[in-house]
Amino acid sequence: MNMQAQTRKGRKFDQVINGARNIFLSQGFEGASVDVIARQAGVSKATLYSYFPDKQALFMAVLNQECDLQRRAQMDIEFLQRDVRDALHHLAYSMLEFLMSDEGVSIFRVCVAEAQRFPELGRAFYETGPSTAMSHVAGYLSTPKVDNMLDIDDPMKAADLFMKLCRGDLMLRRLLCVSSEATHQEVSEAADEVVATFMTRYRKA
Amino acid sequence: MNMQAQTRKGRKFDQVINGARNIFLSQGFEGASVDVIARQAGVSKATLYSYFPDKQALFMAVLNQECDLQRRAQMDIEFLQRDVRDALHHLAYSMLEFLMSDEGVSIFRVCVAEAQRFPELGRAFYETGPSTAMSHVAGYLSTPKVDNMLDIDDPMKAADLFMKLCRGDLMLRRLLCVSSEATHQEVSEAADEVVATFMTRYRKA
DNA sequence: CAAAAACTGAACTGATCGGTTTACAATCAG
DNA sequence: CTGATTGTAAACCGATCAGTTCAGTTTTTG
Repeated sequence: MNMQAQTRKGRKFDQVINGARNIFLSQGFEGASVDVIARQAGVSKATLYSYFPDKQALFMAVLNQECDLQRRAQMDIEFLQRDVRDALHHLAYSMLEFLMSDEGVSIFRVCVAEAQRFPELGRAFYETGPSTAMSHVAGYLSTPKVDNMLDIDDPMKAADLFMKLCRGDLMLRRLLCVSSEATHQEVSEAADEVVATFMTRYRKA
Repeated sequence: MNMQAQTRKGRKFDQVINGARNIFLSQGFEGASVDVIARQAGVSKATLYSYFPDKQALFMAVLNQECDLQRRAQMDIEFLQRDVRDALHHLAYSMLEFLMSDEGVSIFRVCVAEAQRFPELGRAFYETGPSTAMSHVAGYLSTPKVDNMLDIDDPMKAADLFMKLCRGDLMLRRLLCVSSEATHQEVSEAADEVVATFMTRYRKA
């Protein structure tokens, strides 16, 4: 019957979502006005309201999409065939790169800020983001290849440690706007530190 | 000349600050209306505006006070005379207790949310909170008593690790409203984990 | 007690908010 | 071409916003 599945209703749908994304992620929910969103989207307010019943629905749509996007941005398995140290470094690096990016910081900021007002949002973000990432890491840490190299009794706990090591002072300063985007070198050095600490903790006795 | 130093200008000053604190910390800046703040403070709007020129000034006053309060809530030195393991546990426990408390979570949430709109705020929070805490920890880690027990080359880096270990999955879930306040036992167990991991990482060779 | 200072409640301003309506133009499908 | 769909711009709605004003009450002060 319907072969499209692309254009939900009209041609301007993506414009609306993208405009809303820009404004919501930089201004938060209360700080973003629908008029500004419509202008940013290059769309009339009436069109916007033909897609979404109200501001809340638009907000949730934007952030659901963003959460899904985050889920898709998980690690590529190919890299995990490498040497364990290399694989862990790659893992830490890509994780740090996302956490420190403008987009990563913005999503996190908004989700934390609005978690009280939108309880489903906090949960959705946690599950599509940190939680699944942790599961993936735990999965890798259960691999025989890793088991030959390290002495990991509880993979989930180990994965939690790995994630903790990634969320350091660097990220805190970024969240609080104390420093701006980090250089490749800083990120790489931070990833080095993560791997060093992690492998020291779980080295074979 | 003036012997009070208590009443800055009028008797209702503290009421205003406390009311504003409640509303701002739970609703954020944009989400809080001045009328609601005045009602919560049990004060007329005119009185409120006799203390502060505008909403922004009130917001900054509240959060500056909160940052100072945070600074004062640092560790008591007495405990650090104990056994190293005990001292570290106490450190981790009190840090976790604050990070996981309703107040700690609220302050952090608001500061992260509004760091873009109020750049000074993010910096002030970072410096009175995480930064000074990290310095204190680093100071303790430079102690001869610790040096006898552990092999710490870079105290700041070690302190950063210690803090990272405290900000784990538990805190993330709290920030995102995935779980509510943690029990004493959970916090204590988390502190155990922090100390174990830290001491493993920096044990004498 | 009396004058000054602090506070109140409520009305008010002008702007902006989220959301709707209307009258009309562009686009698209058959 | 035709008629339906999709979009537009702007006016409009009632509510709420931050902030002011004012006439009158309470509290402090001396």
